[in-house]
Amino acid sequence: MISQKAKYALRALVALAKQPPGQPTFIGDIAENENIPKKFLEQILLDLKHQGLVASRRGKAGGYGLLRPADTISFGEVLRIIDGPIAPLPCLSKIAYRRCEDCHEEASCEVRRVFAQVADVTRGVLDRTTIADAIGHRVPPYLRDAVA
Amino acid sequence: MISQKAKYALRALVALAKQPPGQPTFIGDIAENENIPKKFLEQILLDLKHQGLVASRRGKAGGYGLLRPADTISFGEVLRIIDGPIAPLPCLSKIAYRRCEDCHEEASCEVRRVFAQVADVTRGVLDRTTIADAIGHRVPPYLRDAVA
DNA sequence: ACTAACTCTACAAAGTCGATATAGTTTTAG
DNA sequence: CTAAAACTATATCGACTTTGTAGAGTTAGT
Repeated sequence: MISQKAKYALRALVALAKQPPGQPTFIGDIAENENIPKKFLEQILLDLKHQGLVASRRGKAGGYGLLRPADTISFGEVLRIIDGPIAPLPCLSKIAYRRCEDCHEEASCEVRRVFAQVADVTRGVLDRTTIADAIGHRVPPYLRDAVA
Repeated sequence: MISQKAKYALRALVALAKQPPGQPTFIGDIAENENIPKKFLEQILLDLKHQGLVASRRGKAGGYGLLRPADTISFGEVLRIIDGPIAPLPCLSKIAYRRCEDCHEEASCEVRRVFAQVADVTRGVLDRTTIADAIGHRVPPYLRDAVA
């Protein structure tokens, strides 16, 4: 399960991507339209800003907008910012590898071998699907038969 | 990330599957060999027993053994018993569906559409890979090119 | 009967999650 | 120039989950 926070972040990014670029969007508007607690969304957008995904303008006519094109922001990137590693085991994480303390030998760990496959296919979807893909109903080519 | 408990459960099942069938194995032996806290493992094996995956004999010469052949116990089944739903969103779970309270309309939810694909590929691995697959170094046919 | 093993239930320490609170800072309308 | 609207930042909180521990009971072999 992904966290509520990550779901909010993705919905907010989708909302921003649907907006005409140039003019910033109020946090309050996104919060209302998407049913997200405003103060909570403020934290989330701030995180995304610190990571360079969105930009903001302060003051009365302020607001948020995407800093990068929607087709360069993958679901995986957002999830890693908000929820941390995607890998199902610490010893399979690329961004935060940690040895499993209790496991004898990584190379021969049966459980690890199976979850390495899970990690592969999961990343295959999350790192190759962008906010733009999510909006356009287009299915990325590499997934076409999975859906059909 | 899967829980430590689920990892323990899978390692215990792998250990049981490696044992010659017929004679039960002590919890204490598994706990020691696999570096699992004994009392914690007792709870886990009890869960698995209640769900019909393993059987036990009490008394001095007691112990645990697989109740079903190792090639009929999938990783997905074990994960659902220990960690609950595999789906990345409550509205995508087969065993514990729950509507996302804050989402407008399920059918048009962009986030849901993407994670439905994640759920598909994840289940594809977890529900088709068994304890026996994990032990035998055999790669299941449907995954052969993913690994190569 | 003694002992080694499984069976239950309860509890606890620590961490996480989802959110709220509070106190700023910046910009612009008027 | 000042008040309001909007973003920034940090602290805190309650509920829940996770990862175990504890302890009392049950069963069965010798």
